[in-house]
Amino acid sequence: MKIATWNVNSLKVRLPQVLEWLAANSDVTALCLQETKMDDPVFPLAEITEAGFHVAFAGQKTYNGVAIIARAPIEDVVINIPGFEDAQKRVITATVNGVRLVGAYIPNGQDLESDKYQYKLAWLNALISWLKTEMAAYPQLALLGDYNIAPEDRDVHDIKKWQGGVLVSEPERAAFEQLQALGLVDAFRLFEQSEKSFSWWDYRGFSFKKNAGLRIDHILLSQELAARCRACSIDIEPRKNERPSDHTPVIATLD
DNA sequence: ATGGCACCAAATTGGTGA
Repeated sequence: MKIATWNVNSLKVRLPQVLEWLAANSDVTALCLQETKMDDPVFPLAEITEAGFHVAFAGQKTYNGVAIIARAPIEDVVINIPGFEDAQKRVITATVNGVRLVGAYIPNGQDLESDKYQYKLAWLNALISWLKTEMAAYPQLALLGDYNIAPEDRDVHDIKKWQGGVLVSEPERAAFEQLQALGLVDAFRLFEQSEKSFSWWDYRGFSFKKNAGLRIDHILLSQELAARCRACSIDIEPRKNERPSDHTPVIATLD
């Protein structure tokens, strides 16, 4: 099976591209979406189910919002991080084909002096402690989503430009390392990849054309899933669309 | 140093993202 993640930056705008992508990638069993930016009552449930998919979602208007679209039944859905009070809809967890999928939209943080940065670090702490118990209950677990963290300098097109800022700061990278310390493995780095592989490019300044991007969308796999993982790739094709999302899908292939 | 682009809600601009 293949599992995937994609920050679509408004599902209202991107739904046709999502359905088109799923049709073109018919071997993707489950796709986690971030930044749907839609309240639940206006979520395009009918369009997605009529296209033959199962779907679970937790939305809000304007900001955030997450969903899972799957070709197999979606079971045991959990919204947000249990035990962590959060007005923002950033996590949806469910089991598909026996795999526990945690779809996450980790906060951006804005800048190091912002309250949003403190929220990001507290949020990551809550995620890490909850995942400890979730992984014990579900050994086959994947954490997929927009992490808003570039884990290493090679994940940044121009580290000098980003140095000292949000997405690359030491506390954020330390949180990423704590996720790895739980036993989670960066699926992308299990395999040889071309240099300057990124998952996000700024809309401004022809960033995509110049490949001035960041790798901030990730699939982390538990040990049991890492053992089943045969490939992991970033699909830059949708970034070439008219009105693209600024993020592109990341896909992991499991036995 | 700043804005640049896109999206959204509300409004003819500002907040947020990364």
